[in-house]
Amino acid sequence: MGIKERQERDREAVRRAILDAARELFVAEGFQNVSIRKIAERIEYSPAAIYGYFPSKDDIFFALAEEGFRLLGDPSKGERREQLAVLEPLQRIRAVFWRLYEFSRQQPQYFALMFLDRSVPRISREYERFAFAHETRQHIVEELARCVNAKVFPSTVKPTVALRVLMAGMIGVAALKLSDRLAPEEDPDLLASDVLDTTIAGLRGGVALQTPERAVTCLAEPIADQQAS
Amino acid sequence: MGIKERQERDREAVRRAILDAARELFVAEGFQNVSIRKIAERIEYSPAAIYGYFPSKDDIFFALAEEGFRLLGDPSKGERREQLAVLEPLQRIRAVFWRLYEFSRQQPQYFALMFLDRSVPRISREYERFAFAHETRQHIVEELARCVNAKVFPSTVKPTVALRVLMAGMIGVAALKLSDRLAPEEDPDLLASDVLDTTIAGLRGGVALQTPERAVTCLAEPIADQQAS
DNA sequence: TTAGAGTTGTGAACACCGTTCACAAAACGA
DNA sequence: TCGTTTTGTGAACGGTGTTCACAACTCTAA
Repeated sequence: MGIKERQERDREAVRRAILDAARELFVAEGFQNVSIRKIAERIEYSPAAIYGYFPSKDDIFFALAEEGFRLLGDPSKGERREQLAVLEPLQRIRAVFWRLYEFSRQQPQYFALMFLDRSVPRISREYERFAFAHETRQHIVEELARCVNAKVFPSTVKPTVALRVLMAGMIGVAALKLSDRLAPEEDPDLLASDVLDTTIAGLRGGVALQTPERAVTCLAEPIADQQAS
Repeated sequence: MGIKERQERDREAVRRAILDAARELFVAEGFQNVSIRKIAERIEYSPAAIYGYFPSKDDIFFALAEEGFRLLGDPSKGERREQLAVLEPLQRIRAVFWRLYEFSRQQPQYFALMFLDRSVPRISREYERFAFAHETRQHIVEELARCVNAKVFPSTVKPTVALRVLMAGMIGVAALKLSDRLAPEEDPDLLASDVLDTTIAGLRGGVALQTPERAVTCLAEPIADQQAS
């Protein structure tokens, strides 16, 4: 009896239609400007019908965020892996984070949903549920560990912290660009490139990351003594 | 005839009452959750009355953003200037940007409104109108130029670009924190401190910033050769 | 003092929004 | 064919930003 199966297939099809419609509106207009009613109109259902498939609007965008992490994580996986494989460890790091920035330009709505937006509480509340993101994250951490092993980064650099430091830079540039806080003459690509190179150079320079006794106050003790020549 | 004056004073008083009510609700609940009707209720006016003082809700928050820049720019100006004056140039830079991060913790709603939020279009559209921000910005750029002159930063570091690079880092950390994208065990203070130190070390290391022929592609040429030892 | 002009506040409405719920209709199992 | 289950709907609820005709009050000038 394939009836149950067909029913389930139908259900899944409608679910996907909702997500497709949501995504199209979403990449074109952004989360804020997508309403349940617009999605419903696009798929020719009543607004109430959508609540038979998703418990709330947030959950639709939670699903889209998951899609976003997948999009960011495996862009034609195979060939990219090959491209990366031929590079030096340091250049691989650069390529990985440069891609993060490129993603913010090519898929700004996805990027904002995944890393910036605060209006979809479910995404922050259940952030650890993005299995795919964790996988990608782990992969990058290993890449960074490889840099430490190859003595490209000093041993004081903790891979997990380096990940965050690099992410902060790229997310910062993306935030400046996406919220239109850059002047017309400021090129976000150049800025991203500078942030990336500066941060990588800083990591190589051997700042000790998150040693417990670090002071973080405004008037902290002198820094970067290791570079004082 | 003080009548016109008194009228204008009255008008200004109502205007300020609106802003005060808006600010209180805003710092407590965030921009998204403040409605014209709530503001109106708080000042015991009808919702429509507010439109006699502000052309739209956006404009109210535009005014609050201006307030935010003032808040960030002159926090008990005098004593702070003195505190700063006794520090080395480099530590002054650190203090300035550390304060930017501290501001994001103490006034998260203001910070988001000023640097992250994309739902108040007027703020991005007329960003250059924030005279106060420009002033502060100019002040920091000069501070950075002083670092270059004192040879704390190499001469390849353009102050205006260094400003953006440092800002990107701090805004990135703030974005990660404010949008709850950090795991519970990740300390945002430590991260901010690391980003700051790493970026400063990177700047000192002498990455050339925005030389026109810089390649910014994913598979760019080797970087940081100047540090290869 | 009184008539007109100008300013200021209001109530009701418009067109949206996310969400809920009683109900109808269709599809299924017996 | 009858009862059950699934699926979709229309209408409504309480909310949003915003507009507008109208009332009420204040000031100016005769």
